[in-house]
Amino acid sequence: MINLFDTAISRTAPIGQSQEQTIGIYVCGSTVYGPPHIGHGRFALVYDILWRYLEYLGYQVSFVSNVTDLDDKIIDRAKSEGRSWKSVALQYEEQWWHDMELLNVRRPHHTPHATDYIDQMIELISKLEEAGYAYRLDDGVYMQVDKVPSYGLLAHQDLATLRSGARIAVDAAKNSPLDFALWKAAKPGEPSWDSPFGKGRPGWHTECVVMANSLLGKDFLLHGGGLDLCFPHHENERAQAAALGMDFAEHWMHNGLVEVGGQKMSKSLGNYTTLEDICQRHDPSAYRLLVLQSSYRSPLEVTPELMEDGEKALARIYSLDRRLSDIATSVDSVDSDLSLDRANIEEVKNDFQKYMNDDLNTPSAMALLFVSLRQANNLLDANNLAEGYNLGKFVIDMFYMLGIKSYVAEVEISDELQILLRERNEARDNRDFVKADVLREKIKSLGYSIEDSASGAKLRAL
RNA sequence: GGCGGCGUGGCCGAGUGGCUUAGGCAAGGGCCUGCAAAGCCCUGUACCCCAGUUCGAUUCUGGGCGCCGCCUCCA
Repeated sequence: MINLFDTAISRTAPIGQSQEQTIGIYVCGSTVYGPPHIGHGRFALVYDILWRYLEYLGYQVSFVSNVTDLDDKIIDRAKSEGRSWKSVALQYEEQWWHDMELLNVRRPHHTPHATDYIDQMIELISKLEEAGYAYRLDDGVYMQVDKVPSYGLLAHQDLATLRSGARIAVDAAKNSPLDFALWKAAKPGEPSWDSPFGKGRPGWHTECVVMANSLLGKDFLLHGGGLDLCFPHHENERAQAAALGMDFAEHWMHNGLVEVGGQKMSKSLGNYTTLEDICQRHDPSAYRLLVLQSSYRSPLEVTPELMEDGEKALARIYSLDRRLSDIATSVDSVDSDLSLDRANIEEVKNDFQKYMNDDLNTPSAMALLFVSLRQANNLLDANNLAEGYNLGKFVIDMFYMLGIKSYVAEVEISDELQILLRERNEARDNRDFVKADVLREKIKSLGYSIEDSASGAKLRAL
């Protein structure tokens, strides 16, 4: 059983008390209007990690994350680039999945598109109107939030306080500045659908309610998203569900934001780095490790220096992995031993789960894994193969379980490399180290480093 | 202005009323090696400021200072 911080009650609460129950998770996904940046990458990683861990614990998970393919920003971009909003959405959705693959973020079980749920959204808005929670203005249908008794649950503020702070930008006709658009009346040149409220398109807050309910049922376990969605987006989702008597999400989870120089990374501030960019410059797993080494609820700075730190730490993981593979393939005689001696792993395993279950304390879990990694190397150094192998295997398994990509170097040894390597070995046998070093440099210039060991020289891709 | 959060060693970042230490990266020393690489061992530098509670606070309480998020599209 895992404890997670619940934004609705401002403290941690257990989830998944019954193994029988499928854990339904809905995470507000991407609005596909531009290239995703590392802030988007963080939420994707956080929930990917949660999902992987829940499965590791043996839970049945149904993971849903939407694609908002209809939105003001998509339409704006399409206008300014003189093309259709659909082509904009399509292009950036493609980019989104491409970048997710780079990050080793698994595709959710369901990735509903807003445009596929227009009818159901219309239905929901009609119900809200019938129940007296919505009212019409010239430019659309609005949700009257003060009719929802629990409104403000996620904001943790009085309606009155909120109202005083809200900027009333455009619509003085609204009953309250907090009221939000359920349906936006059609404007010339914009996509629109027929509805009982006239031609138009649904507001942003409605899609998640409809898609979550269609795919996960009227109540589900966990709703997640970036901290900046907590209010008003999630509050407004809740309001619609609550108005119609649905339980909706039992638990609300929000991840901290990526910051740049202490400021939130966002498209509007222009201080963003795209995911593609960072994945090209660095091992994408380094970003995942960075996310794992910090608390998911805290702000996170992502600098090139930190990415490099992460890459160096990854090198130790990969190195142990290679070491274990060599043992597994070369030492047949201890094969039977390798499966023994698992008892001492249990304690590490328990500690690992203890940290992970404590509101996903991944930094402590990482610390434990790195300590164990060192111990495993130590044991192997002492030629304690079975114990070292088992501990090391556990460490590697956990890193990979959390989505750090497997990396067992499969060096494609070309004929040229083969010859160079053989010549160097001969030179070393002849104690002609000058020649050996020249050859090592040559091999290095081809992109491979050499690690000499008792079992011979090994090549490693740089 | 309202609400929420944060301030830890060179950098990032956990955690705890005292017990020997988080961890990653960097730095210094060592082992191994022909030299390297990889790995391992050892080392240092902390808990924003002030008051209070306490035998004892980095950890609890109050105040101050600084920073951030939300209240408006936003992962």
